[in-house]
Amino acid sequence: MRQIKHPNIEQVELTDIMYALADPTRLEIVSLLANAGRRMTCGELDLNRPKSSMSHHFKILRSAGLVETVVEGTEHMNSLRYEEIERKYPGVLHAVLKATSTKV
Amino acid sequence: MRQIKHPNIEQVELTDIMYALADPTRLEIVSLLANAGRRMTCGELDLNRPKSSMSHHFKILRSAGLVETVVEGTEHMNSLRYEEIERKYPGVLHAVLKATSTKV
DNA sequence: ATTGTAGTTCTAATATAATCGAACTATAGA
DNA sequence: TCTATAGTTCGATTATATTAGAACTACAAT
Repeated sequence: MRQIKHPNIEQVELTDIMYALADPTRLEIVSLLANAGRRMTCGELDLNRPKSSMSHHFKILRSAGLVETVVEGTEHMNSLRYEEIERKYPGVLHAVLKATSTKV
Repeated sequence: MRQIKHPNIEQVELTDIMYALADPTRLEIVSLLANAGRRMTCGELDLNRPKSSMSHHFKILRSAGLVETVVEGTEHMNSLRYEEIERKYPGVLHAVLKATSTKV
């Protein structure tokens, strides 16, 4: 069962997080994961885009250290690395998520 | 005395802020402005880059709503729109600035 | 073995961004 | 009026991102 490599939290740069969150699609993925409060498959998070596009965005979210993906059978379970990010960059993700849910 | 147009705070999008802060040069400018706690000219903020490059980054910071520039004589005085941004997106800029000053 | 499913990787097209020299604009001062 | 200064805009180059179809991989179930 091949697992996907993720950066460890020490390697996560703030600019990478900013970059990952600068895209509306990715911000929505992060927001959905946070609101769900549970692991979700890529399929569940369908945003009406081709699989390859979604996969691209997940790759960036993973490499930014925001999302962790665990392979289980044919499914890829995704979760936010919220606690880790909050420990390293306190308040950043929290404030961004609050700002996205308070969408005008 | 021509002044530069800025977006008003209602028009400022979170993704624009994220995008502007995703570039290390721009993040440094924002951080320097915050730490200075006063208005600074582009020249003062010299980061060893050509004027045209700096101007480009300032343009993006302005259009993201992060920086306000007031023309005074030949100088352009820049300041962070910290309070406005904090009011619209509480904690975001605060947390990002804290994270940049706590650079490991 | 074959089929289905979930998601990735490959590939190529298109779009957007960064960089910076050179020319330009606006103001100040001699 | 001439010169200096501060910063912008233009234009071209190069780099990086987005998008999405098609082929592929890994696993599960029949």
